[in-house]
Amino acid sequence: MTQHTCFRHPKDYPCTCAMGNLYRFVEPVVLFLLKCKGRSYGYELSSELAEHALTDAEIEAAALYRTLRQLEKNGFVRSEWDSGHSGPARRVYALTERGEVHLEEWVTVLDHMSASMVRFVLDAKSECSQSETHEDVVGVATLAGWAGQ
Amino acid sequence: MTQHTCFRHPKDYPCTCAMGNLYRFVEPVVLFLLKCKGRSYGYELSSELAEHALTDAEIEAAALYRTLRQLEKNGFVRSEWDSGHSGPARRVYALTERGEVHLEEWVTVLDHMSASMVRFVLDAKSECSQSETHEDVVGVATLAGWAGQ
DNA sequence: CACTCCTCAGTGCAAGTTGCATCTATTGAA
DNA sequence: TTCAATAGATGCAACTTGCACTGAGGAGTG
Repeated sequence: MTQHTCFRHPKDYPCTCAMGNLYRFVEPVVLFLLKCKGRSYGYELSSELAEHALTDAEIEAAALYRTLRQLEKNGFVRSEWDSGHSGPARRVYALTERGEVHLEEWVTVLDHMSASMVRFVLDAKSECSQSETHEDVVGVATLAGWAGQ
Repeated sequence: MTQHTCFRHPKDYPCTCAMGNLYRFVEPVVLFLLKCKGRSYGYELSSELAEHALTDAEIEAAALYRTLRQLEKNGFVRSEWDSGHSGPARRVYALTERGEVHLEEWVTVLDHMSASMVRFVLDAKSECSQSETHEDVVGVATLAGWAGQ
C-alpha cells in the first residue's frame, strides 16, 4: 500500500483499509449471500456486502465485479443476463455445486483463522498488561502506516 | 493467484495457501514476538513465526525480511548489526514506542475481525444445515482455486 | 587443504492484485 | 433537455508476492 493516511475513518480508529487486498474476503461473503438468496446480481450484492463483511474496509464495486467474473471462470457460480425489468440488464449469478463446496471450504478456513486470531489477541493483551508501564493507549491512530513490503 | 493446486497440504485439507498475500498477518506476529522477546533477528523470528501464525500458509523468509525492513522504514522497529558471535552478522531488531502502539492497533483490528469471522462462520453453518440436501461434504478440497481477481 | 553444510540477509523478476478514474448504456423524473 | 440512479465493466500505474537465486561467515569432515 502506498496510501499512508486513511481518509475514510476517524483518526483514532484502527481500521483495516490500509491492509489493502484483504478485501478478498469478499469472496466467501459473496458465496454466502448467493447461497442465502438463491440468485442475485452485482449491484444488489454490493449493497448487502457491507452487512456481512469481515473487515471494515469499503468494498469497491470494481473488486466485486471482478470477483464475480473470476468465481464464474472457476466454476463456483454461473450467470445469465436478465432483462425482464426496467433499467439496464442485470447479470444474475447463482451458486453451482462446486460453489457450495467452496463456500464450505471457506467456512472451515475462516473457522481456523478466527480461532488463531482470538488466541493471538488474548496472548497479545496479556503480554501488554504484563509489561504495563504506560497508560492504555489503544486506538490512537490507524493502520495506515502498516508495513507491507 | 496463478497457483491452482496446493502442494503443501493434503488434498482434503482446506488451506489458506491459495489466499496468497494474506500472510501479511506476518506483521502483527512479528511485532508481538519482538515485544515478548525484547530483541531478535530475522532468521530466529522465521522459526518462531509459525507457532503464532494466523494462517496455515507457510511464511517465506523473503517476505519476513522485507516486512522487517518496511517496519523499520515506518519507524515501528529499529535495528542494528550484531557480530558478537560466530557465524554471519545478524540484523537485530527491537520495537520502538510507535511500534508498541502499532501492535495495539493491530490487536484492536484483529479483535474486530475475529468477531466478524466467528459471526460469519455461525451464520454460514446454520444456513448450510438449514438447507441440508446432501451429505456433509466439508473439507473435500483446498482453496487453491479461489477466485482472486 | 578442499568440500560441504548450515546460518544469515538479502535481491531480481515475472506474474498477479488493487485503487481510482473513467466509460457505456437504460430508464425515470424534473 | 438535463440530471440522477441503476448496472456492468475496463485501463492503468503502482504495488505485492512466490520463487529462484546470490553471497558471505563459520564449522565439521575426509
